[in-house]
Amino acid sequence: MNSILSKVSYFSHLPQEDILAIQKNALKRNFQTEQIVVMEGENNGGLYIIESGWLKVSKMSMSGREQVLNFLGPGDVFNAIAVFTDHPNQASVIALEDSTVWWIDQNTITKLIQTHPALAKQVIADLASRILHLIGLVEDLSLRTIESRLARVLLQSMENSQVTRQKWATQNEMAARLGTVPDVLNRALRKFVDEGIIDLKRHQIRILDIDALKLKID
Amino acid sequence: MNSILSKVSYFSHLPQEDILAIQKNALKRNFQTEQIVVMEGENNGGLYIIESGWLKVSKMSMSGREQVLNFLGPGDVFNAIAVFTDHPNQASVIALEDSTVWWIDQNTITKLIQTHPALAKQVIADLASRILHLIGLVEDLSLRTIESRLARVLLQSMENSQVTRQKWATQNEMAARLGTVPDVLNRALRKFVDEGIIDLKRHQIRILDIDALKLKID
DNA sequence: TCTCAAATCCGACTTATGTCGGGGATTTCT
DNA sequence: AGAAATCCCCGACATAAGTCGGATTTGAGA
Repeated sequence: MNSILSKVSYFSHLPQEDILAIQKNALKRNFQTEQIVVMEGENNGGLYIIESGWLKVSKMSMSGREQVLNFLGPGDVFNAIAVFTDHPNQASVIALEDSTVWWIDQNTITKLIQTHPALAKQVIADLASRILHLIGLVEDLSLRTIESRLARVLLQSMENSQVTRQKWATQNEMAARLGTVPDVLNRALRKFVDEGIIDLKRHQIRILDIDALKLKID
Repeated sequence: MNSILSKVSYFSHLPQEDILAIQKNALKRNFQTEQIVVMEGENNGGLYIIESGWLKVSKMSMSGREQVLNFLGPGDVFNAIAVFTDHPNQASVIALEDSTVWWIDQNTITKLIQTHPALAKQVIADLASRILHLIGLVEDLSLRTIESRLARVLLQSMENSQVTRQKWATQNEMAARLGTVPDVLNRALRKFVDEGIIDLKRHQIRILDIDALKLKID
């Protein structure tokens, strides 16, 4: 069997024998929609690799507000922080739809890194890009209005003037990603519609006026 | 000369000969207060190590608002993102006081990492802890009130009920760190004073009621 | 020691964002 | 097909945070 493991960028540079070795220690698990894969505050070492499905990384406030740090899809790797530091998980990972995930023992990973510089390089690149993403999030939350954040997300996820939404990408989830509440996001979407910037359908958003949208970013 | 390089955690596990090799390629530079060391959007590869002084990593909005991502002191390393990704700098680094900084060529660094697993491990740990910090920042900005953020910072930077402020740690800088404006921070500080939680002096804050402060976190 | 610029403080006001109650529309499940 | 659960929409209101003008204090430099 030619595993998913050989396809994800994390392991793409490893020799075949190592991949097979990993595979022995790897565990395959299935998660249903809404199921919690990793719980904030707990300390489950080991690295997770997504074979199929979508998950979210998020934090909850005492008052029940949610902030999504990241959406994860096939090929993505998570729980790296717990593996490479002593700290417990700083966020929860929750399945947005039925997903299958591989789990690799912490020891296996750390040993491999010691002996395979290419893998180490890969890990470093992955962490760096995660930092990039988080800095963008901080910038959004601190320095931009909701409208501006929304405009950014729309422009980023657009493919020739269309933003097709995944089944799970409800306004609830989108709001949590932008750092606000559903009502406010809805208001912003509606405003864009009124201004003739977008056309809003249930599972699709068409961008009618890209330039106007770009201006919203500031 | 026994360089600063051998003392910073980044290089502490390298053999003496490598450290000497680095040192040959390293450049020492001085920066004055307010001087820009790294400019957001530019692309200057290479790793910086602080020998003395304090710097801030921050982003500016179009409207002139500032968000500090991090304060850096002696022994700290920065510009790692520019080194390990193709992206230009995502934030500026500015000297808060006269500082001296070492600069190491990008090639030198990347080669060393390939050949020294211990260094790679160090880099990974450093990036991971940076992620930890950024997640905390996101949590603050998205899910906490200003009072709550202030309480957190006070409790963190406290040493037996005293928070001694660096010369550069004005309310302006603190506000930029908390993701707000000076006026609002001042209001929050004043409120804590009125409530008898802290005692506010020019260069020192004494915490009078730790428990009350902890309650402010939520 | 005196002066000046920076830092802090303060009250009044504005605004973005959050909250709430509830009504309709769409999807999912039976 | 019908019922139930989401999801979406909307206006009225509440509030945290930001803005502004300006007074006061402090520390650094002449």
